[in-house]
Amino acid sequence: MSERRPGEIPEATVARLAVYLRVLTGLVDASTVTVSSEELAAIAGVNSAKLRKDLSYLGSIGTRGVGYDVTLLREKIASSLGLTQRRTCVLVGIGNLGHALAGYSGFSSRGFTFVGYFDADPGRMGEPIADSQISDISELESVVESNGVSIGVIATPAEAAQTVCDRLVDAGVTSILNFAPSVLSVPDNVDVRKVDLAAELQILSFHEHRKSRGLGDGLVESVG
Amino acid sequence: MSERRPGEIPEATVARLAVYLRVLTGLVDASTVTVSSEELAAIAGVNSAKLRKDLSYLGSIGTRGVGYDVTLLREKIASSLGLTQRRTCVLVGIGNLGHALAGYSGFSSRGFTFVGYFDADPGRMGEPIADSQISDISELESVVESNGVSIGVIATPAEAAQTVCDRLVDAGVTSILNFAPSVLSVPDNVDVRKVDLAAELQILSFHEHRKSRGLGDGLVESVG
DNA sequence: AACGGCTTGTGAACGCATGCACAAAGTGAG
DNA sequence: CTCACTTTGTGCATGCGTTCACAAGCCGTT
Repeated sequence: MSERRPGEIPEATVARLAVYLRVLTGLVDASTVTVSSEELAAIAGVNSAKLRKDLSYLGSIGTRGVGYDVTLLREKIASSLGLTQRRTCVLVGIGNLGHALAGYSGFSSRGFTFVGYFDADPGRMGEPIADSQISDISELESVVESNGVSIGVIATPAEAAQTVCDRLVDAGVTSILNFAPSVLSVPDNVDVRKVDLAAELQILSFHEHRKSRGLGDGLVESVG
Repeated sequence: MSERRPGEIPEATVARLAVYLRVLTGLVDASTVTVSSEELAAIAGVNSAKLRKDLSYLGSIGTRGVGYDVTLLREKIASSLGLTQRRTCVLVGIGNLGHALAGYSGFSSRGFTFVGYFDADPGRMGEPIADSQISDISELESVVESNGVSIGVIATPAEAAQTVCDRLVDAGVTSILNFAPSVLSVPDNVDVRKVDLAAELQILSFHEHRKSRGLGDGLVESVG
């Protein structure tokens, strides 16, 4: 029944668009002009029907009998994801992970500019990081406000995460990427995505456990 | 219709069990004895009905009218996730991210032991990392085999990821956590989980984009 | 200009996940 | 023992996501 309004792209599709975008960038670099849904799906590791349905949310981009124009498709996806404008971000919590994130080239190459790196330890203020330096957490609000920062990345210990989150939101940040192992509560208009490293390993552990128990197919378990 | 066999826990539930486990560990530390589904759900940031359904896959653990015994529940979840035995892991690719992962205390505190850190650059062999040192990639197979490693973590550049993955699988690894921005192909019996940092930001970018366009509720869009 | 061969875009069916709402089951007071 | 109260466990309905299968549409050839 629920007619999806134009521009309403399902969450699951959005996540895959980012993957397609990366694959397409690779194809552009390889000077590929055209690609079929079958080929693209194979590279991206998905079913071709799913890929076509995903792309159909962006409008009719392909040419029947031919495929998709690689450059055009890439631009369409980038524009749907709002990647035509650079987005400014701040990173809070410069521990091991924070350093790694600051040094990750994939962010800046994909249109994200970090305008501030913050840590609660005053002793670390001024310490060089990426091509900038660590600022004290007290400057968080002013940097966010003066740069119109829309995305905040939290890489603090769990205890500090909610406080930092509240300060980011109060300062005007409307999207948060959380690496701290804690559940954040935010107003409705703020989006949060969480990356939980330990949870990832635990999920794999579950599958290991399952494999080592249930060896075989139609197993003994069929007891009345 | 499809009667789910005992022990068959849905994927979405498994992911949440890891969250519940963390919350419960916090409650144990706070000497909490009993918790209701309502309370636990609030802390974990989920709906209480969903939480009860999740837990019901582990059997009947709670006491009606009372709630769940915190310690018992935690043990049940840990055992379902296969966390009663320590699991051995290797980490391949010691760049910025690799270093951060090696230094992340959350892994070892949750039952994961890293028995090898590998990098392709021979010049870095012997360099200290965590409480161990970097090994050359050529030793990968022998370490995996002699330690019965079941989980491999890949933090290499995208170009190297598939090759490393193949070597891990050949050596006997059956679960892979991939931080490289590339799609891995593996045999059916191997599980892969992917963490794509740039994709996470792009997904947030999409929501920012959406928010800045579609301000307001029942909007103008209703054109015939 | 008509036809055969491809490939897209999508209606429809299916399956998994979520959330409601309530019966089942335990506790404690009187 | 009985009753009122609490909280679990779950049947059912709903909605979202995936997959199939095919009509619609484009291209090159004859």
